[in-house]
Amino acid sequence: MVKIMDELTERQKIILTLVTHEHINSALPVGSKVVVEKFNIGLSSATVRNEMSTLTELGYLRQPHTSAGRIPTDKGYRFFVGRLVREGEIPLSAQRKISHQFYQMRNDVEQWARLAASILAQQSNAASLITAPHSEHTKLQHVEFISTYGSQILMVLVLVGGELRQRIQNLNEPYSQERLSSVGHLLTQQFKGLETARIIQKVREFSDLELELAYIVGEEMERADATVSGEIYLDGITNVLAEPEFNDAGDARRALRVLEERTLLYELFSKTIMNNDEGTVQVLIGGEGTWDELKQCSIVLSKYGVPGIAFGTVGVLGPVRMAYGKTISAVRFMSGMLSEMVSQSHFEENIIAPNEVD
Amino acid sequence: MVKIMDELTERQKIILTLVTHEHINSALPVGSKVVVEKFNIGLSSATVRNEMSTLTELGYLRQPHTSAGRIPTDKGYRFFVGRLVREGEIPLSAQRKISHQFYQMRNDVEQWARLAASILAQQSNAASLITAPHSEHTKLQHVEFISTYGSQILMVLVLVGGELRQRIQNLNEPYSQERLSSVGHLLTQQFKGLETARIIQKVREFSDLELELAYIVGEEMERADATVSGEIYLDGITNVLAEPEFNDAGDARRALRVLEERTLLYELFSKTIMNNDEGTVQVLIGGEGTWDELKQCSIVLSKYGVPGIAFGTVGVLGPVRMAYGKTISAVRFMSGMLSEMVSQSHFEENIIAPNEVD
DNA sequence: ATTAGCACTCGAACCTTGCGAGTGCTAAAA
DNA sequence: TTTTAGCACTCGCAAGGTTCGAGTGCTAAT
Repeated sequence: MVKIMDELTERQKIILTLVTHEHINSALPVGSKVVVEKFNIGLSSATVRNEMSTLTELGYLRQPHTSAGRIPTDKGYRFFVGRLVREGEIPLSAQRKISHQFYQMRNDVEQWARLAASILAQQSNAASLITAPHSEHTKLQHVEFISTYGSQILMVLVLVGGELRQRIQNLNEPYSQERLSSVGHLLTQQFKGLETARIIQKVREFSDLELELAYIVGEEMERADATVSGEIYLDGITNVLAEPEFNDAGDARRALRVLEERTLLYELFSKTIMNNDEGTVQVLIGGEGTWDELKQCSIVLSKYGVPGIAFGTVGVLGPVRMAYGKTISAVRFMSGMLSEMVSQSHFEENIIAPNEVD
Repeated sequence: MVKIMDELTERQKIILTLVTHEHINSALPVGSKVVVEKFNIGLSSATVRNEMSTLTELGYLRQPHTSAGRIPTDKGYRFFVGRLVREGEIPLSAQRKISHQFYQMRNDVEQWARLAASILAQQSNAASLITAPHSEHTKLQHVEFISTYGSQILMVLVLVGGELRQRIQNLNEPYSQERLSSVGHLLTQQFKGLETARIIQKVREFSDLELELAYIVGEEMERADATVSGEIYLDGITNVLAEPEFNDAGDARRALRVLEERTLLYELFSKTIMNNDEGTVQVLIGGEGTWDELKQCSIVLSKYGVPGIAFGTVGVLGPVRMAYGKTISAVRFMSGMLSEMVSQSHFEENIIAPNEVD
């Protein structure tokens, strides 16, 4: 158990870290010489060479070709990330500034998501992905029916957590807005705070228009439950194109396809994130064997939200050679920020700007 | 006036068209020889050569380098597009199929937009951009206030056209849901069908809670008016990367940045489209001198919607060397399809699948 | 155990060269 | 007058060759 840590000597760990660090900065293979020269380690290049050779045998480094330096393998990156403690935190002043921005748009979930995506893309210099908060077990908060034209109505469902779902429906005959409103009032009373299953049970208690509308409420609740997560907001897609590993158009395409293919993203979110606690930052390196499409990419992911209310995902996608320290910090910060926003928007009684409480 | 058409002889027009057509397919410079061989024109290569030389002088063609064939300039493309009548229409069977898909998700604007974007990206093999329908002069249809937690409320605005706007607001003290509902009912009665300006005028007629809520209704209406267009839906971004002209990562980046930069897109929409009638298809070649970021790109745009209800935009972005015929047809079709959906969703009394009426 | 020294490897960069597509010009043919 | 055949010329591109140097692995000395 403990011995696993000692597969590598302390010196090897240091060298591996240095090589990885240097490669992340330079995007080039790292030779023994640069390691010795850039970081004044008390060793000769020959010694470093031997150690690097060992690290290569152990699968932490590899050589793109014989006469080149070494670059980390996914395993090497994994080790590097594992040792990374805290690094590249966003300066406190910037944190405050960002926080302030969020509080200014506190009444619009969509805007949070956009802002978060934008800031994250900028901080990490990679592509960011944010999902809007979404409840797992949806409870109804309020339902409203609005007559639009003829026998057509608009149903608006407000879920606990503030999520909104709308739906246009055509009825068999037109009803007055008064009638629709009263049914809305009744169903809200009956269904308020209930989960989908309970609502569907209760649908049969009604008849006539009430039944018809109660039925589509249940139907829409089911859809809400089936929705894996909220809308996905992306930003900084062009950042990844700037990375040298995506100079080849084919590689770039493969990487960006991931961002367009929502099904893959949803799978990713549900498999890696949703079991974890909010606030934990996960790093997925090179697709981790499971996702072929992500061979050249790493993803830094975190879940945010408040238990019992709603959860969302915040993440960054970039090349495997990524500034993990900075990115992880940024994702962690953003996850916290968004959790705070979710919490605030549901529990706070008054608008208090953060600098007023501090 | 008429003479302008005769800047070119008929033969030159044909040759220009052939060269353009060939270049669009092959992505390579086109020489006099291929023109003669591929299309059995009754001329020798020397004659074609002379004509191509003239076309070059007139600015319709250009040579990437001395010993290469010719490629169309933006002016050449423009001529080509102008002469294009109807070409590459989507087969009727496919049209029906697509139409059917739309009618199946008739009750969700967001889904239309996604579907339209997806189909358009596939049809044009380029990037598609769709904005959800949005009214120009917003009228209020319904307003609802929902108590969420403590003194916090959720306001839901339904605009004529079905657009929904939500907003979380904290009041000075908590109110019962009954009280909120009755204010909602009152304000709906008072404001229904009115535009922003009239609503703001009437705000002062109220006092207490009614005043407070009426005020934020007005505020939110103003925001709705200020919103240039609905959400932008993108698809097929990776299609663009597959084009040889974007093999260079820098060029690709420049092109895709346009899609990320919403402000530019909005500008584009408002400047080129919003003055035009719905259904008209506009083609913007190589940024048309105005947009430097689009030097390598062409955009095919159309406005869709129903006067008095709502309008949106549908477009395709691809390389200047684009299959204009097919793309224009696809955009025209999609524009019509979406107009139909907007119309249907607001006027139709019953759900009728299109194949039932046909 | 570490290190200096050295031979070796191999990719990147640069040059040369030949090829061929495509042109423009001219003079002859229609 | 228009078209065309013929031909010299240009120039990008691909292929092959050479150099250069970074980086390695091994060995022998410390």
